[in-house]
Amino acid sequence: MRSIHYTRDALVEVLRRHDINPTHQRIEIAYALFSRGEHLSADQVLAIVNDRHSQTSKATVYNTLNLFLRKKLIREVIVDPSKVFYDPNTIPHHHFYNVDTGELVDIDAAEITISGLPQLPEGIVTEGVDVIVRVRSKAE
Amino acid sequence: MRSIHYTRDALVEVLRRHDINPTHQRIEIAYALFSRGEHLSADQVLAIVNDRHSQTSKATVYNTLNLFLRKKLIREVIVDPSKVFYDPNTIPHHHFYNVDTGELVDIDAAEITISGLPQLPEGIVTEGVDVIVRVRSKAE
DNA sequence: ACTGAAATTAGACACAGTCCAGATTATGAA
DNA sequence: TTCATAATCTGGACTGTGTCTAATTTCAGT
Repeated sequence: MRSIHYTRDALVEVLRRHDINPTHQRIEIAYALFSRGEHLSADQVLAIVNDRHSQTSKATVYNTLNLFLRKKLIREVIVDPSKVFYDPNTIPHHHFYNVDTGELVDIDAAEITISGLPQLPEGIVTEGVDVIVRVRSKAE
Repeated sequence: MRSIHYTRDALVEVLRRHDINPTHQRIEIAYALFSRGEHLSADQVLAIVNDRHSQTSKATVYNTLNLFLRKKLIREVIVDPSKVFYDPNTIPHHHFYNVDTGELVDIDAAEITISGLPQLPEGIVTEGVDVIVRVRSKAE
């Protein structure tokens, strides 16, 4: 998906640029997301972070993910009714979502074009456009 | 949104056509959705149905909504991380979602065109394409 | 080292949705 | 009508995600 090697030092810089005080826990959580470049649920982040090094509480994981969201360091992907996925890729893109396997794959936004969207009423601003292509492993 | 008057009798027919045994509770739940033509959460359906007539349990509302989904009588709209909305409109369409107000508005799929979607791998079939335009009430 | 602000924590809590075992209702044969 | 059977519905316990709170820890600046 992405093979950039994120050192923790590099992530400290990224956090600072996003106006986030780089604490131990925040660095570990960022590392979990960015070193893999995968879509992870809060649950998965918690498990990964507590596998190595320091213990991090559930509350901190949720607080931190929401902080990262607010600071636009990561995005949230809402495809599964039961949990949110967090996406370290903030380049505009969309998703394939395999309903059977839960697999979530990026689609570069540059590749696709959406035309004919209705005009927005006055005072309403677009925040973002999400395209989700729900797929399944053939058969039925 | 839609001003067709659904009688309960008409809904019985709709249920039958979708291979659903039309019980009291199922008719009331269908009526709640189709008479309003709005996106409702399970919670809202439960409240509406129990406002009038017979008592219907939470379990039945969830069972029934999932049955309707399986039988493709309704669709689910996943935009809010905390709850699913059920949509009686099964004509292909997309959504505006106001992040501030929670308001959900239809966009006719016929109006818009999406081009450039990547080829799917062998053995993978498209289930549906959801476009969600997230909007907010200006300012920031 | 001392102090206040920021961050983290455990655990209680809220709430959507599921599960289960028992009660109710519908169906249909005799 | 009566009985047997299957389908449906039910309350309530339960699960899992995410939030809240009050107390503790960490950290920056003096």
